[in-house]
Amino acid sequence: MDQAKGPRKGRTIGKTNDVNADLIAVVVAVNDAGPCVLTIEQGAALPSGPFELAHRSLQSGLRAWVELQTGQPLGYIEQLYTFADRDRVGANQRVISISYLALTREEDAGASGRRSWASWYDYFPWEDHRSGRPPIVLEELRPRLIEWADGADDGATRFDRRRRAAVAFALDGRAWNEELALQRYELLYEAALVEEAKRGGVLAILASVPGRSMIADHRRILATAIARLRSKIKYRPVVFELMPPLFTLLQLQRTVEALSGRLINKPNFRRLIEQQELVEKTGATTAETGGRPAQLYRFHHTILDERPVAGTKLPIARA
Amino acid sequence: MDQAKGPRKGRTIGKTNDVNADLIAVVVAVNDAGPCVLTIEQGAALPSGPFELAHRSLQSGLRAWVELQTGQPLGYIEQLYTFADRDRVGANQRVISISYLALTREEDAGASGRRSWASWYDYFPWEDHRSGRPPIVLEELRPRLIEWADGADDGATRFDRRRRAAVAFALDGRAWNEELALQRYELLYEAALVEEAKRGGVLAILASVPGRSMIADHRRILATAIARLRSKIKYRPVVFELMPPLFTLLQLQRTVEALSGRLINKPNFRRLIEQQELVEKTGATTAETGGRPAQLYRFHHTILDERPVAGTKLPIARA
DNA sequence: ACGCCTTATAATCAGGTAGACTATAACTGG
DNA sequence: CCAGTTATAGTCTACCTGATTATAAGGCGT
Repeated sequence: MDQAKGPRKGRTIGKTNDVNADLIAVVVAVNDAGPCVLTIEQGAALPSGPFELAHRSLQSGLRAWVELQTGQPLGYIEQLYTFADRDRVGANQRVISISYLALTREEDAGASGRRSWASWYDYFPWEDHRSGRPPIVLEELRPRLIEWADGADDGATRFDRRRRAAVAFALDGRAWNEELALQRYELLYEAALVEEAKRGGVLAILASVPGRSMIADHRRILATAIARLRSKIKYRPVVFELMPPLFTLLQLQRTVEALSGRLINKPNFRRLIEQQELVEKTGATTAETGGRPAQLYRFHHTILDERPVAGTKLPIARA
Repeated sequence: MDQAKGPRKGRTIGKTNDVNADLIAVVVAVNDAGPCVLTIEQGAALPSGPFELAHRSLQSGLRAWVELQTGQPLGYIEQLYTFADRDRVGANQRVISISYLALTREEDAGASGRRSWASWYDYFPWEDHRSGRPPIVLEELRPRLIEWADGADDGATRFDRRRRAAVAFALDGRAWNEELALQRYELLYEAALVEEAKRGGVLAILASVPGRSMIADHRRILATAIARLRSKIKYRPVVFELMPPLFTLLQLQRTVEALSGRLINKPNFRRLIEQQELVEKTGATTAETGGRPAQLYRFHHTILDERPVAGTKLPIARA
């Protein structure tokens, strides 16, 4: 039966190398409360489901599962990563997970039962530096990471662990790098400081650190999505996928700040956005901002086609 | 049998959603002749094979297939893209392709029969702008792209096609963007100007354009790899994976130029490399360069760990 | 030996950009 | 009408980037 379809060059004669392919979605939106991810199971899982014969493509399969499980239609989609799950190997079958990042607006939502929006920072409380470095880093993470580093057998490993922890979490006077979200999660996993590490057979000697966990490796996938998005907003104008049709420059800035987890210098942000000609004034203003009424802008769509390189460089405050 | 393994949440009751997963490798090296890709079948295919139960991970499966088919051991690997092949759908089975980019040095090669190194630019002759814009762009591509654009039914589509062609191939005074390698191939495919388009059921009215083709969608995967690599060398120091242990700054520059397909200003390149502290002098020199003997450098490995952000920005000459 | 060619290496200069900061305008709410 | 809040414009400086020129050190042919 395996040999029935097309030129497989005979490489799999006599074997079945069937796998099951799972599609997993990280659906991101930003509201006043900050950056959110679409979840099911009361925030414990990302929308997902197997790739089926009925699906025209991977992306359409993903859209189908997300819409079925959450009622959320998806717009912008990009692939994140594909990995084979070592822990879910059957007798003659393995599972491959193909993860995607989707950007949407929360108001697109049609009401649906099982879904809920959860803040990124419920899962990664150490990632939000908008009000300066969160206390959890120095109070909780640093001592436990040092404990983990010093638990290594040889001096070289101890040194290396300390260095990696310092780079990832901006210790010892280093600068915070918001794009290292995935490295940070993986470091905490390696140090058995997140709940998921215990499930993986690691006997966690150290207690878990604050931050909500998810089933399987869903939190790891979310960390991948955050890192990718934080990197991408700097060279591609993807932020606008998260904005309503009309918005003020401060709303745009707040969205970028929510994603990157750090504050941006206001005049510089405005200058950059305006000189890049990514937006255009509509002439309308809104008085709902509290102070002087703000101009309402809209995304300049044509620019997307003309300058495929152009990005939205973010002037992020240094210290 | 499908239900036997672990919590599948009953989503696939009564169905088999098995797929076959293929691993495909774009193995890149650079020699004096330029950037090369490792091929089998006399340059008609990339190394590939199905993901099997015996493989510990996707990456190790890929390494196994490449080494078996070409004798080439792989060092640096990164995932490119995963896609479901619409054209290879069986009764109860589909094929998923997971493509990877690998960087290596050609001298790593152990001799092996079926393999051969082929220049990128045999497959994409329009991509090499090191000696200025290649004649093929204006002589072959432009007239056929215009013909294709004007063949559209409505004026809006005609305008859009012309704009896309101009952006991708730097027509009408636009600047060449080497990172658009994939868009260019896809545009030529859409215009039925590459041989592969005919196989896809498209009745090619227009004749094919110069440039060697490959089986299935292997040339498309190669284009993806080129675009990814051309983008990545600008923000991550991956070039060094392609360099011998000791090299001169000009050799490094020539390698970057080979990949990006365009020339770099020499003093600026040196300044950038040196101030980034990505390399260190060995003290040794080589006289094999023809003129004054050049310093031999080596890659400064420790920098990789310390500055995960740092890249190798390329000062690429504008006009 | 000499000059010429080739490449290596250092130094300089101008324009642009990014970051930080200051100043002024326009509205709301007490 | 004043205080608070936000919007918007402008400035100043350090650094980066692209471009160019100058000098050094080898090989090679005559």
